[in-house]
Amino acid sequence: MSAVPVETSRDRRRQAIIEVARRIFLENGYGATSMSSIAAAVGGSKGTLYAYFRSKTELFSAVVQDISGQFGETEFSLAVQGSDLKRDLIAIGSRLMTFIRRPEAMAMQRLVIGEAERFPELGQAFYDAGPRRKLAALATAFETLMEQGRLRRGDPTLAAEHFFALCQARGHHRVLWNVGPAPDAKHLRAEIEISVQAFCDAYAPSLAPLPVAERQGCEPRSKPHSLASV
Amino acid sequence: MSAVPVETSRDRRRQAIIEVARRIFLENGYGATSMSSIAAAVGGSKGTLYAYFRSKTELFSAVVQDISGQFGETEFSLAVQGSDLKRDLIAIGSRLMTFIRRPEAMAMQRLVIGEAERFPELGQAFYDAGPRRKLAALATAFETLMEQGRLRRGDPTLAAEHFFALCQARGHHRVLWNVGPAPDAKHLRAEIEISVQAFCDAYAPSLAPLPVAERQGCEPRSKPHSLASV
DNA sequence: AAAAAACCGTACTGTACGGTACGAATATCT
DNA sequence: AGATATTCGTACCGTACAGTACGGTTTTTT
Repeated sequence: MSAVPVETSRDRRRQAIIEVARRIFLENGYGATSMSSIAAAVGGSKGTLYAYFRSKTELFSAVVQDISGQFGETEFSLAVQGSDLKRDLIAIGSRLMTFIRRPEAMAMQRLVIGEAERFPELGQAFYDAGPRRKLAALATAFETLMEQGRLRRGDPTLAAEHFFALCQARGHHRVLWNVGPAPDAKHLRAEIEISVQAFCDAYAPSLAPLPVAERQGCEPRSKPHSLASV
Repeated sequence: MSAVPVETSRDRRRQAIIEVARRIFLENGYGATSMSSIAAAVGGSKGTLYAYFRSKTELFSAVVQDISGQFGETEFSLAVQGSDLKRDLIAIGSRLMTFIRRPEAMAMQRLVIGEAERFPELGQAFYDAGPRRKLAALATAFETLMEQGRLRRGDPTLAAEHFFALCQARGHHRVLWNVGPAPDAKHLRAEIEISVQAFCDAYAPSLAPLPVAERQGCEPRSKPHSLASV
């Protein structure tokens, strides 16, 4: 644990390379991106590039890690504060969708999904840093609501997944498959309002508790994401 | 409209090539698949390959079209026949999930999503042939149920999308991102049972009708998928 | 059987890639 | 200023790729 996070010039340069590389990887995909083009865009030489990253896969890995970190660190409230549950959920859903539907975020998802079979660690790292964290935060909020009797009892994590799924139901696959334009703010809002209504009805506290299914392994709960090598 | 679908030997060979190419594309992705390897796997020469397909992109397009066709043509009942709605929905959900979670189907989704930005027509064609059709069939069934007062009134297509989303909620993203193993049959079943329960509660006929949001353009209803060129 | 078409194997072209080598230029540190 | 580390530009290596060319061979048609 170093006390002061020294920001050497090397670190800055490394970060600059990552940011340029990110743009190009996101635009062109992994296979269609050449190290030469990255070096040219970064304004340096290829030799320098290889002084910072030993290979193309290592640079790619660094880029995905970097974005994953941003995904995880981008905080927005997932807490339910007010007395109007529906209203709060609409706000949460809007923030979530606005966040993950940004063009850059979509490009990232396409990139990681497309390479998930060849770079399994990256899919894992991205999921851990992004979706898993958000789901966990949401689940915590839902757990409290369940205990307060404001939400139907059941598996809080599954409730979070259901909430997320309902919010994405209409638009996400279209966007993922690049079918038609992304919904504008107005449609997104209407979409979420109906989804939240459906969610609130499905999880009305007056209903009998939902069964809690045993969860299949693969939850490294307290392991953020090491990803030492790729 | 030719009266008889003559199956020439050329057609058969073309189909054989497509089937081999499909396997290799699905295994390796678009960029990492070479025409030479396809020719070798097909047992022919590269010249022959180019006698059937003018370019790599054209072959890729043919492959995606072919699979899309299979996705669309693979029929399984999405109708609700019995008096036990929940039971029928569980059966439908199971069939749907089993179908789209096959390793080949998952590889296909990853492939199309990964290339969706560079081959927009393919994303569209796949969506039209696969998900859109299933959703439309399900929506038809739901519309009837709504009219019969067995399901809450609202937009039937949105209801189908919600149903689909709830069924996928837990496992799909994990599978798409290649995080952990795919759920086995037992877990899948339990997952779907809870999802269907939530859906039935969200769409209980006793609830007030859901608002019907105006749908954003991009529904070429009566246009199957031409995809003349890529 | 003769003619036509399709196919095969192989070699080739041009290009692009990941990665390396190296001397010159530049910046950084003491 | 002098020593040191870093960066630059460029050329290069080996490889692999999409796509073409072509002569010999098999299959199909007439």
